[in-house]
Amino acid sequence: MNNEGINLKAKTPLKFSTTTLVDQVEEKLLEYIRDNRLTPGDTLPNETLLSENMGISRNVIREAMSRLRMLGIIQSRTKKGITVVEPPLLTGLEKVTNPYLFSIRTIQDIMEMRIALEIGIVDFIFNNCTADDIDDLKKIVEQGQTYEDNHWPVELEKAFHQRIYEIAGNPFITQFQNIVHIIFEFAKTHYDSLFKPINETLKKQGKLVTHEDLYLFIRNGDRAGYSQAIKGHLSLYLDFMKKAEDTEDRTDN
Amino acid sequence: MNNEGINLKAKTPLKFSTTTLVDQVEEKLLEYIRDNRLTPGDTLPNETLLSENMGISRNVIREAMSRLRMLGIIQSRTKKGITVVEPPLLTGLEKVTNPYLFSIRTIQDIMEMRIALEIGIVDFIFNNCTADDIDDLKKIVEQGQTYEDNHWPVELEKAFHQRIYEIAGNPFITQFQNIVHIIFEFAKTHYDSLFKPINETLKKQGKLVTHEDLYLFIRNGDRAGYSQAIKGHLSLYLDFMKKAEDTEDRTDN
DNA sequence: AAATGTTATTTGTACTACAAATATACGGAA
DNA sequence: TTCCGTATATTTGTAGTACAAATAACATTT
Repeated sequence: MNNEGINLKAKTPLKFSTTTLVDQVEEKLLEYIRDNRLTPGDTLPNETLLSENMGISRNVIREAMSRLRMLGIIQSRTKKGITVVEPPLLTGLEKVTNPYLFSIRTIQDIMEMRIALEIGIVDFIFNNCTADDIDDLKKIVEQGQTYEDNHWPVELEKAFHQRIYEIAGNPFITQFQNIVHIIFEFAKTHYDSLFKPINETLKKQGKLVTHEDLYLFIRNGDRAGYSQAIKGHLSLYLDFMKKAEDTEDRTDN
Repeated sequence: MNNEGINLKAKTPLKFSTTTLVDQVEEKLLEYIRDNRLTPGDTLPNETLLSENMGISRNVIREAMSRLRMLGIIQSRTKKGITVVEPPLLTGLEKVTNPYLFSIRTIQDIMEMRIALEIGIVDFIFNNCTADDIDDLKKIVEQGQTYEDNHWPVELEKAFHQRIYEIAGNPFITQFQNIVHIIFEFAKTHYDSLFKPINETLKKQGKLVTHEDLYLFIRNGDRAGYSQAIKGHLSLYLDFMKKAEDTEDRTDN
């Protein structure tokens, strides 16, 4: 794989440019990797060479490299140089996921996406589910029987759903849900006053779907029943999202 | 918001550390933002101050900052310093999404996740769908009628599904699907020999679900029908994924 | 008071220097 | 010869200095 073709900063003084030199180098590097169809194991020119070729300070090259390194696209090793590797998909998502940085609208959209995934994996769950899976779910449900209705401690609730993602068997979905889980915790603790009445209403209407209900549907192989139930189980959040739109307070301290 | 509390590199010489100093500073900064519950608009200490406080070269601080800047967590402005902003969710995903970097297994998992989302938004679609949406879909389907069966040009196929995501109304799902679309294109062009026979088989069995079929289910408000159909429509990919497991050639050049 | 000019601060880029790691080459011993 | 240890050279990681450009805050003038 040749190391030429990266040529930036010819004569243009790029003042008043909205993007910095680092941004441009980063883009060039990504472009280089894509256009040359580099695959894991291939190497990039070393920093000093790039610096000379592009006529750009090594500092700037390093900043751009540092970004790709953070995303897991490249790895650097002394004397060996820089090699391309297979990056994890969701590193960036993990780093930016911080409820305090998000608007309520964003939080709603994230919750909605999680719900879509939870509904979308129903078939995977029933196709892959084993007796061991059911056993594990049963144990979790039994642990939760001391708590009434939907008021499980967050850790137990997380364990239950996480176990279900495992059954579905898609690592990215599992990881995604784990990452955004903190958003749900945040919403519940910060908008408790909105959740409580919704929960009460659902309970009165007999629409409250407990984790045990979900478990039973899985155990009984009732795909349609589970599908309906999971929607009901998560409708709590859907209702919350509608209500949250009215109360746009950010609960700063 | 106070600017203290970031204290790194006390006396520990951190040699033989697997993580670099930049990694640690990045982590410290994210930690600082989280722990102090900074919200968009809040400011971070400027680079020189951080450099002095932490006893770390400004270069290193800048590299870490550069990473957060890339993710959209912070913005820097001359003289004003560094301010926290609401980051986009999927910047990282977008940057790492490059089919040539992914193993077949990863590609499979991504495709599966896309399919899960496509199935999971069925309810959203039917809840939100308007007459205009149906009109637009109709136009796309009409454009596609010159092509037989599933052999739409990628752009048209993309437009159709993208329009459906728009109906569902979740910006992150739309964005996610757009980002990973390139993976599907890649799979189709690189594993055409696998797709063709699957398509033929489906056609013979009369199980081939065309985009027009999908459109009609939406137009007729047939939620269950659409749900079934979209699964059939995407089963092409599910079958592909099973087959791809056997042929682990990476088609390098 | 408004407009204009000045100053000081902060980021962006460039450059140098050196420590640490390590792949490679080299050399000696079995 | 082959194997093992050592030396060398290369490359990344970190530190530090310098300066240009932008701009917020302040000062001055009209």
